[in-house]
Amino acid sequence: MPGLPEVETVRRTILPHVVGRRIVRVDVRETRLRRPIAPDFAHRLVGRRIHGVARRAKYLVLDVGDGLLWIVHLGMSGRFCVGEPPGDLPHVHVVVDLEAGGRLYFRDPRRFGLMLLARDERDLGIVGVEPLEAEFSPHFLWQTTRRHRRTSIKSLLMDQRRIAGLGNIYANEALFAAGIRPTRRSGKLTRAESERLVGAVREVLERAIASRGSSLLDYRDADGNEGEFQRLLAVYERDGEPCRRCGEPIKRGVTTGRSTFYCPRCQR
DNA sequence: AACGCGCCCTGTCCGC
DNA sequence: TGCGGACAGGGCGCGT
Repeated sequence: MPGLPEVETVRRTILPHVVGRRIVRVDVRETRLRRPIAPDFAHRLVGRRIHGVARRAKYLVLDVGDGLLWIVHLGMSGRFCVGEPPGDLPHVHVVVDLEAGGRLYFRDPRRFGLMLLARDERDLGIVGVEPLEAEFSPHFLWQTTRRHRRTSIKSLLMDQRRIAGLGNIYANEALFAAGIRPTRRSGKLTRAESERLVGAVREVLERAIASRGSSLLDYRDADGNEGEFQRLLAVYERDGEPCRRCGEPIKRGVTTGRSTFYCPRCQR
């Protein structure tokens, strides 16, 4: 469910509730996530203080001191919430009590999420560049398209080994904003288009973060609030509806197994 | 090597 | 109303 803007929104929402607080109890109710939660997870976390909350790609990285990192990934259906989970709420896999009555819980019906402790975020094996950092430059993108000429530009944008954090919604939206058809072979991108696309990715992500993410089915931030960006989506899940720019009906297709939306007139 | 596909899992929606 | 199938925002392992 959550893409980079949603994860960034969750990071900002939990921050004031957790920073500086000590973890007093960890209740692991279900270990079977994408990878099993380690048997010593709770034991290692209890008693530690949360010093900060960072984000790397779509991963939340909580600094719990002594170089130890508490890593949380929300997968497709994960939520990381502040407060008491309703007693009858299913799929609440982890509950963390903080000192002075604060509480966090992790809920993930599909169990594609991840919860682990690591010494180094490099243990996650994320090698792609952050799309909101300077390293994601027009030159970088153009060079990447020259190394992977045959794949579609949308697959390349979503390949976490190259660019880490861009998911299906925002790849579609950025390609619309840049006027590039998602199925275009990467090798056919011009330098000018690479530059436009980098700008479009940045702008789309920043606008989505400013709107606190997109709530399509059931995304909520850690305080339970919906995002607003779904109302501003130009193409995602708008197949058959008129393009906001030219009025042409938005088309839907499938690229490398994922739904792809584009305007046949604005995107070439 | 690099790419695309299928799978992990539950919930929802749609057509019959 | 019930049921089967398609699909969902992510990521990984495998086969080609």
